[in-house]
Amino acid sequence: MATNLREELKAKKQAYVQDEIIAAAARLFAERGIRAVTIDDIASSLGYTKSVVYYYFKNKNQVLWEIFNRIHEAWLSDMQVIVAQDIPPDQKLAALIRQHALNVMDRTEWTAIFFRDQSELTEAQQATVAERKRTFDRNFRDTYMAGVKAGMFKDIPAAVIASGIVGMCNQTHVWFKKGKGLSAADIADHFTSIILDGCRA
Amino acid sequence: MATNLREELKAKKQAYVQDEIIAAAARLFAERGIRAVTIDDIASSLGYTKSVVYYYFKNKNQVLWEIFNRIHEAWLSDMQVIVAQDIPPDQKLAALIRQHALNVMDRTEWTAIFFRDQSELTEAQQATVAERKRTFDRNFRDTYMAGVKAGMFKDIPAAVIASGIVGMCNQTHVWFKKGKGLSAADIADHFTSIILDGCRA
DNA sequence: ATATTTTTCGACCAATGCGTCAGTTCAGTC
DNA sequence: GACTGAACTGACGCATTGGTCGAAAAATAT
Repeated sequence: MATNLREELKAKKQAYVQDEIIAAAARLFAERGIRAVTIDDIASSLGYTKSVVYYYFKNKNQVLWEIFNRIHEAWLSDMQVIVAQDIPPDQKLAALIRQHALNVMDRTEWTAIFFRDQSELTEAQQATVAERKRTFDRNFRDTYMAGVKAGMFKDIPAAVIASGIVGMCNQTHVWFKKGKGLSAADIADHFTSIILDGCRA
Repeated sequence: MATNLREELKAKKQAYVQDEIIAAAARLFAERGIRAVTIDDIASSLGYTKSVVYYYFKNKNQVLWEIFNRIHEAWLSDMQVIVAQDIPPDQKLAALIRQHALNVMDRTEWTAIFFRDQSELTEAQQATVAERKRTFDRNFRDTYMAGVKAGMFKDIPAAVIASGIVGMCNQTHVWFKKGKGLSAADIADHFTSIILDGCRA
């Protein structure tokens, strides 16, 4: 069908422009916070006018929400792969730390937005975020608790460990600069080693 | 002098109302971010009108800046006390971690504002913040490096350690709730023990 | 009681920025 | 070469909000 093909092409093109807009928005949001960024700012940083953004997105909130969805998708899917592996708890925890640290440092803007602009989401959206966050934390906690049971880790409340580790990784978004100082991989390795040695029974 | 006394009384009263306004503002800023809070919001949360806030502060920025100054003053002065002590590096590092974790958890709003609204400050103010931050980090780094020299700690880049530790503590502002779960003191102790064990050579 | 100083009020202005809409341009199609 | 639908424009309405200002009210002094 010719119409079908056209539809497809249209969708692809639209997806491309949407990606472009989201990337530009993320850059600006991360730097200044969503409230300080106008739709005009986003548009003109791409050489467009405001109306173009409104052609591709319903409103500002939808742009932000799309960013959140992409963050979660990336983080959680990476995590699932590791959780599904059949390896001992200490190796699993190490992999989780490393992966999360790398994820944050790979896209520091996302993390900045995640923490800074969460309160700009609707109630319903915030509830979804909270739910996903719980899933995320639970995987860390469960892995740690498995390690405690196996006698590998100190018997410390898993919630504290999980929050501490995740917090350490998340805050890298504030100070890590690509190409400056240590590489993301090195930092991730150091973090992993400190935490694991610190947790061993 | 009668006039002198009156001045003094006036100053005290004004300082009191200023504190009140700053506390209210901090609560709201932390929750929603400065841009999402109007001067009216701050005033009416205290039963005042907007003009009262403008009577005590020049503008919105001055309210924010005052909050930043109080954060810094509290954090840095606590830190100075510890740094000045003549104790071995591992004990000093432990004290630094514990103190900072406690400070953050004691006033989670402040930390939220510190990270969220820094970009709302003027260039000059941001430069001042950056300078204070450097001082803060340097104390962590120096303490760690002293520990490495003394053969107590692993020879890992001190910048990574410092950033990791501070990050871990700072992020508590996101999840720690007074009176819920573990106490701030317990969490601080756990953090200290994990990091110190993780760092020992 | 009156004068003076401090504090508070409420109306107002100007700027900003979200979101809308009627139209224009342009590529592909019949 | 007329038609169609997608992509884009520019101007506008409208609500919000930072900040100002003159006056009222409250407190204090004389």
